[in-house]
This record gives sequence, C-alpha cells and structure tokens, in this order.
Amino acid sequence: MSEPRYREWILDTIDSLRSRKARPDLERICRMVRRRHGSEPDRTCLELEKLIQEHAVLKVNYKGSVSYRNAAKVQRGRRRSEQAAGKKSSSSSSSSSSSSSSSCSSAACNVKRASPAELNNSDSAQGPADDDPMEDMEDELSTTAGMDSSMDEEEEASLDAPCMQIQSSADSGISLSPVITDAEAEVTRGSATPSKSGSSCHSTPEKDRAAARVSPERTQTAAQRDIGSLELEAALQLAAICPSAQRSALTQEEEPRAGESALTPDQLLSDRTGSPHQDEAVGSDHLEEGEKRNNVDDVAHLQGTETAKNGGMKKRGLFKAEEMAQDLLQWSVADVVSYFSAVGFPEQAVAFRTQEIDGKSLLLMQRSDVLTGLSIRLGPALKIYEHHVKVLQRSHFQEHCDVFS
DNA sequence: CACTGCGCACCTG
DNA sequence: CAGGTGCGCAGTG
Repeated sequence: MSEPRYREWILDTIDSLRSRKARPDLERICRMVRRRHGSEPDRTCLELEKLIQEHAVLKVNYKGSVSYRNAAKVQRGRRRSEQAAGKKSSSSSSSSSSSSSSSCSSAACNVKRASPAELNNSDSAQGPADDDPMEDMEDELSTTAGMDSSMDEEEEASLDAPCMQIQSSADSGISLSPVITDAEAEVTRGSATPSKSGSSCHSTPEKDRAAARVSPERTQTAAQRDIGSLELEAALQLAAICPSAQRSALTQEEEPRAGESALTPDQLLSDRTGSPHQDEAVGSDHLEEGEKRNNVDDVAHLQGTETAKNGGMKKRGLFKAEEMAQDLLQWSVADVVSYFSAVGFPEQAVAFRTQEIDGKSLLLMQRSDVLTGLSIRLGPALKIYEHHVKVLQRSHFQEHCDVFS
C-alpha cells in the first residue's frame, strides 16, 4: 500500500501537470513532488509504482512516451460511453460503480481499447462485453502490463513462438492485432521505446515527431482496440494450442510490470512462486489440492453459514472452490451478500446488496469496482478483492478454460 | 532557470 | 463535433 500522503501528492501532481497541459511523466512528477513536498525522486518513483499497482495511477504509453494518469479521472471520463455501450448487458445494476471502474483499468487499462494508446491498458477497458468475465480479467491486465513500456518486449516476444504470441497478445493485445504488420511493429518499437534514450524522436524533430504521433499511437491503439474483442477468443484458442498458455493467460493479469510479459509462461509461473499471490496465480492444471487450500479456505467459510437456497452453492458438506466458482453464475444478490457476510465482511456485504451485485456481476468486477464502486473502505475492499473476488473469478475461469482445453 | 499558462494540432468516439 | 492530450512557446518570478 502506498502511503496516503504520497498518494495524494502524486495524484495532485498529475492533476496539476495535466491542467498545465504538461505531460505527467516520471520526471515532471518527481520534480514537482520534490519541489512541493521535498520528497526524494526515488521515493516518489517507488510510491508511484505502488499507486500503479493499486490502479490509483495508470501508466500509459502515449504518443511514444510514458505518461501517467489519475485513474479516477480517466475512468470517469473516457470510458463511460464505451462501457455504457459495451457493458450494459452484463454489469447490470452495478453499472454505475463498475462502469467507473472501468477503469481500470480503464485505464490501464485502456486502458486498452478504452482509450488510445494511453490507456493501453488502462485499466481496464471494458470490452464489448458479452457476458464473459474473461474480459474483465484481461481488462485489468491490460491496464497494468499492457500499458507500459513492456509493449516493445511483447512485440519482440510475439515474433518468437506461437505460444508467446498469443500469450502476449492476451496480455497487451499487440501481436494479435491484424493491423500490426512487421513494419508497423518496427515503427512502434522504434519510436515508442526511445522515450528515455531519446533517439529517433529527436533527430529530425518535425518528422520524427509526426512519426511518433502517428505510428506508435496508431498501431498500439488499433491493436489494443482490436484485441479487445479478440482477447477472450485468443485466450481460449491459446488454451487449446498451448497448454501452458492457459495458465499464463490467467496469471498475466497479475503482472503489472513491464517486460515480464516477455517471459515464457513457465518463467511467469516460476516468477510467481515467490509472490504473495502464488496460490491465486497458478492455472488449473497446477492447482493441486494443497495449493488450492487458500482459495478453498475462503470459500469454505461458507459451509456452515450458507443457506441452502442456491443449488450450486451448497453441496452437502464441503464444496470446492471450483465448484463454487462454477456456480457463481447462479448466485443471486442474496448469495453474494451472504457470502461476504460469512467470510467476515458483513458491513461491506451491504454494499453488494446496494449495488445489486449478483454472481454474474461479481465475475465482472474489477479491482477498481471493488475499491471505489462499492463505496466501502479501502482496507476491507482490498481484502475482498484480493482474497475473494479474484479468487472466485479465477476459479471460475479455470473451470471455464478447462472446457476449451 | 524553473515554473506556469495556454494556443494549437492531433486523436478518438 | 466534443473532449482529452501534450508540444512548444511566451510570460513570470
């Protein structure tokens, strides 16, 4: 968790830079924070990273350079209409809140299809949402990994193996896009990367700038947009083509850092073994009983308390996470409320009722939906998302993907 | 010199 | 067309 003070400083700084029509890049942000608050740039960078991971800030690649967005503002702004158009079918009553989330990732989403290259990730772009929750997962991943500088590596990676290609496309959407040609990828790579090294962008100012404006953004944007509808399909195809991909498709959503997407699925996996999300990150084929324990534990809390109204929810005695998740689609609002009450969030459960979150909505929820859309405190919201919503979604998707593999 | 304000061009939906 | 973004330049302290 980032320090609240820093969160405020950084968000203020980003807002301030934006209002000045200056690019909120790392350098400016650090400088302004230091000037205003005396904070060391290193620390600012660190806090900024945290905010990015918390989706409070979106790291975007815009016009060939890295830029940062106040996720709260991005979400509410651009993506609203898209969500309205794309998501209405599925998000139901939670729309008001979840649409905002749209964030999320929206941003980063963009974060993908949502807005141009900026949101390449943004967190969270909402797809043309059929009812498939995969979208949201991918939205989220798009907000994080997809939006930063990892693009380049992803493109490179995409040239390697089919598995990698689809994998990375599921991640950033780049390589899958029909719009991207090798030449375009080359351009994108060339102009988008050197933001720091300052190469081609500065040699012939006008031309290169024009190139930077048109090509990288264009290609990325197109790719991101196109990928939106392809993501799910790609992920599923991937599951069929490349067994390990299924796993990575599920895990990538967790990868906020640039470059990691260029790792092989196995690398991704092994990387995760040290991560706190390890138990959540592994795919179904790796989810051994022991590894599942944590997931199941959460769900298992229900056993004693859940009433037997929902056919799927209650299976005499113990239920397994995947069973639960599979039946998630059948959960009513009351089931959801009961669940969160049972797992220790009775106060917050009320918010789920207020927002009329049923099982389907739950599957569509993104981090930002939980954090901001329910109007519950951040602490419990994070726990709810990380330990329950995400776990349930993942379990559900594992089931879902198994069907296709 | 750093910072600020803003005209303008560009892009997307 | 509306709205977001940010470059580049002029003004300010």
